[in-house]
Amino acid sequence: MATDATEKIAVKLTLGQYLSSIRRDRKMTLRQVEQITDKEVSNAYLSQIENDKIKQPSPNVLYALAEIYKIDYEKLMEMAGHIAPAKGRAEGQRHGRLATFAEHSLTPEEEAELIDYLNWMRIRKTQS
Amino acid sequence: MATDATEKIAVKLTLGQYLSSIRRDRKMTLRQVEQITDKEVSNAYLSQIENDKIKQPSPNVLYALAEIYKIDYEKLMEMAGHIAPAKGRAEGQRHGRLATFAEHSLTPEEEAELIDYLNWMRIRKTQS
DNA sequence: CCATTTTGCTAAGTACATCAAGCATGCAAT
DNA sequence: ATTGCATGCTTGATGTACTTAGCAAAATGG
Repeated sequence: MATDATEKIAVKLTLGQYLSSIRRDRKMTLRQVEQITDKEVSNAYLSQIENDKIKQPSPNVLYALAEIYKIDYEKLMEMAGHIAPAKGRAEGQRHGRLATFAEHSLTPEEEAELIDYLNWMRIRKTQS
Repeated sequence: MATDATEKIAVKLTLGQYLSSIRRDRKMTLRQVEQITDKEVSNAYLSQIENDKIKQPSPNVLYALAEIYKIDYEKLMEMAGHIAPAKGRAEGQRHGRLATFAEHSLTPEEEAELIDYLNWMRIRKTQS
């Protein structure tokens, strides 16, 4: 088990709840955060975020918060709904054949033609 | 040397210029992108992005574009000013366009179909 | 040549993140 | 009590991401 870092709470918190609990844990005030981030996150704004009045705080803001709280930026991005799958793509691994193909034995013309064909394939799909 | 993928152009492009050049390189139209992304990026909006009318497209949009163009999401995030420091990136290797294509997101069906097409292309050639 | 479609683009509107200012409560110290 | 300040919060204004509808020029084709 153990979903992720900072678990212990099983039910999923909203971004605001999470940020709020963390700030209290760090024993900081809204205005302290404002100061430390050099106004990048105003106290008023942070309040709204913590009360879930804001749905998607910008990456910049999230980054600032992640830095001063020392928590994972990517996780915040995910919680905020900014997908940001980051590099996690390393797992799937499914395709190899064409990749190695393309890497080694394709003439430029062949590559161009294949790319065109790929585009056409995808358009065709969304049109049916 | 060689700053990154798709180099050859040394002067730094704006996000819009970069996205525009890449789209033309992939030989897609604004509306094709709109279709492929299933309206997640409308043609009108993409036009504004490419002409730098929009300063900071959202991560979601950037992600969608990175996926269909097969370019680095983190790089777009950086260009858009969404810091996204991406820290210890163990990345590096760069090869042909199709290779990066294939590496990233091809469904198994797409891959199979592409390989078929490749074979057909080559057969056709040796028969002329 | 004219008609249709395609392409890139723009104009106007909506939604929402963000800021500046201020309000209300609590808590100290005088 | 009352002054002072720190805290969390709300409100009103503003900028800007994003949408929908549409246009003019180019391409396509009959």
